Amino acid sequence: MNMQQLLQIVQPVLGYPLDPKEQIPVISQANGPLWVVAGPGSGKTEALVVRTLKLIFVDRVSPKSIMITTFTEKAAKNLFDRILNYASHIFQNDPALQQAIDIHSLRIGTLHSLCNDIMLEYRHPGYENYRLLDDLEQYLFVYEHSDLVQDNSTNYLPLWQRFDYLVSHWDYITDSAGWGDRTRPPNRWRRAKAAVSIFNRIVEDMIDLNQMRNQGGVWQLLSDAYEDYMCNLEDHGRCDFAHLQSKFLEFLNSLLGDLFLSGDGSERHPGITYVMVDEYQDTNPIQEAIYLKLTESHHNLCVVGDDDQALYRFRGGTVDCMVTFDRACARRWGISPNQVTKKFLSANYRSHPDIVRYCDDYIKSFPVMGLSGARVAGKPVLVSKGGISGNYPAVGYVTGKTIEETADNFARLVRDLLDNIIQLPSQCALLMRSVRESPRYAGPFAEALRRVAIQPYNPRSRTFLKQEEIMTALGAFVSVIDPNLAANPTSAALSSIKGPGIQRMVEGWVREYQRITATNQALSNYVSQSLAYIASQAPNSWLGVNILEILYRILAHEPFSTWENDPERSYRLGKLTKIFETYASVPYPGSPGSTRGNLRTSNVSQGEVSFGWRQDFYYSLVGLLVSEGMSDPEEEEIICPEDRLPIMTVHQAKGLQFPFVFVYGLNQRPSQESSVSLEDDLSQFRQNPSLLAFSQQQRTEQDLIRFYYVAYARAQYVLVHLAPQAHLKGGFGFAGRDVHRFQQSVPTV
DNA sequence: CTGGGTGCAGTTTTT
DNA sequence: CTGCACCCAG
Repeated sequence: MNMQQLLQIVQPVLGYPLDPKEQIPVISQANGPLWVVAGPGSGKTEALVVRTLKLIFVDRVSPKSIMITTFTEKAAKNLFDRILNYASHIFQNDPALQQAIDIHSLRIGTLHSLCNDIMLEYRHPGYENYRLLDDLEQYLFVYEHSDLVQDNSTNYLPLWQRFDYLVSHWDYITDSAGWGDRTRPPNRWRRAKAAVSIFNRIVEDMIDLNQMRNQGGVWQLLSDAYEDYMCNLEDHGRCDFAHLQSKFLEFLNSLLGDLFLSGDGSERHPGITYVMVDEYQDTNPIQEAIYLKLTESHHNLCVVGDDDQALYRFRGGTVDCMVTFDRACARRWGISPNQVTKKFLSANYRSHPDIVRYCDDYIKSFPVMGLSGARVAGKPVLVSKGGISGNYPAVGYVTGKTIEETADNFARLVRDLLDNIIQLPSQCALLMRSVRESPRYAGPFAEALRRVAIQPYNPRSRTFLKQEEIMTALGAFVSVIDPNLAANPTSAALSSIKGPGIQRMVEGWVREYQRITATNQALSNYVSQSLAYIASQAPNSWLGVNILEILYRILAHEPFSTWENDPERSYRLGKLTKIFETYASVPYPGSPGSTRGNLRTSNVSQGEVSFGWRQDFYYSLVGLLVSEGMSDPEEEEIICPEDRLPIMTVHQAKGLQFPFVFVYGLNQRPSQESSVSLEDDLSQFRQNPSLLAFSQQQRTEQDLIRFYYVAYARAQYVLVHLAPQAHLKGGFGFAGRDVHRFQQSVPTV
């Protein structure tokens, strides 16, 4: 098959021709480093898909020799589905190919999943019999095993003073008063959370530990604490997401890794000959090192991304990798930066020309984005090439005296749209910083929509822990492990719970449980029996029950058996079970073989579950649930039911598009992010220092500007700012640009 | 329309 | 503790 024949099959499925100046060159250039700088809605993923097809069907590269990574599981699945869809058309056209080519052997996924799969496939000795920790498990593991968390003394005080920015925000929210000048360490779960951020960052930014230790003081304390954590992981056979990547890099540098990379001519080990990376703007330094190592011998590395849409610094992503890709290749491979082919995808097929222009003007209007290194050099203006046109105001705002009034005007505008122009609420989207339904965030907007009979869809509103079935299950559980609480919920303070937030939460669960059991004796009987059983056991002995079993038994009673018939409730209870499973899997320090799932009786108060176990449960697990909130589980396939109006965070909306986009929260000022500070603090110890040198304030501003840019670029037909009077004055999202003011009804589209 | 005073509520995201 | 949203005086 040649390129012409491939395009003849692909283009009818795609529905529009691939751009001969922009997309085709990206598809056809196979060899050497390729740096694709793509604007929003420019068909970058499509270019990557067709490039893959071209390598497989035209160049006849073995699919097993091609690696394609993206940022999320969802995006990876989407990418593979598209490839499969095209492949099926190609196979229909030439059935013989189906026998010859195993498309499923493509190495496609998130970098993390590929690291895991490949090391298992090759039985890398450094990655055998490890349990991979997800974020909750990592947090719980650190909580139990890190000296930084376990040591309550003032030993680590200087370190906590140094990293105050990682914990102080939470102090103010969950304590009635903060520690002020920090004369005591923060509480345990805050220490655990901060420790996780620091440990992950040390690995992902490839910090030189010796260099850090030699700095002395808090840096030495930190190096020791990190090494202690790493040893604990090894001792217990655990691996976190960050170390998954460092282990993979080790693997690549081993003999086995060489077999994987170079192959041996067999079908089983064809070697890796092409690597493609989507969403490269969110890559971190260790991932950059992995990609450059993977392609060290042939340089066939193609990265695709939009430096203006970097959103994941909190996760270690640094846009520097995208902006300085040519120099990074040069530094690592010893080539010249201009041997890296740079291609721009600047056509926008998504939005009305006015929206395209608005986005372009927006990002360029900030001096901080014009500084050298803020964006990829030479980035051209976005050019609108979509089919959407028409002479109507495509960008504007809705205002009101207060948030409530603004929300009302917004709801009326949507009502009017539905009555006259659009068919479904899901053709709109409301994007905001936080989707919690509180008075400052999504609350007024959700209510205003309901008043005009439009149902919002807001699965991430963090109401999981407030759901009847979850509260009842947890209420029953804590009643079993904490008899004081069962007898009198307000005695929470006496039951080893000190944090007021945790106290309130637990008290609410028990009350809900008691309300439900007023008419469901079977469940309360089970709880009484369990309490009696525990009371009959000798002090300081292991109970023969796992907390997961207790939860299962609770769920076997009414009203849960009835609730399980409701898919939404059943789904949520499944998530609760998963959380318990995770907690139960955390190894118990000091008692080999046992885990947090095993209960022990107290050696002090006869007939109770150990005080220490309870305290750890409340502080580590409940503390985290309370502080983070929990969201409902989401169906993977569903973006939004079509008869609802989605309320989303900008991160959620990334990669999606909607005909009508409403954005709230334009008054936001850049406020110092802890991830920016941490990045800066550790930068002096990096093995591959960043090639850029923006100040913390500059990076913070750039991040905020990019954040809004991503939101605005979601809109296809109309982009509407939701701005109460006070917001119109300034802020980074709007800055008084001259746009149309939408009243309660829209002009004809 | 501006600005100071008061009162209240309290991020987000992923492997 | 901050920072905002809102109110009211000027």
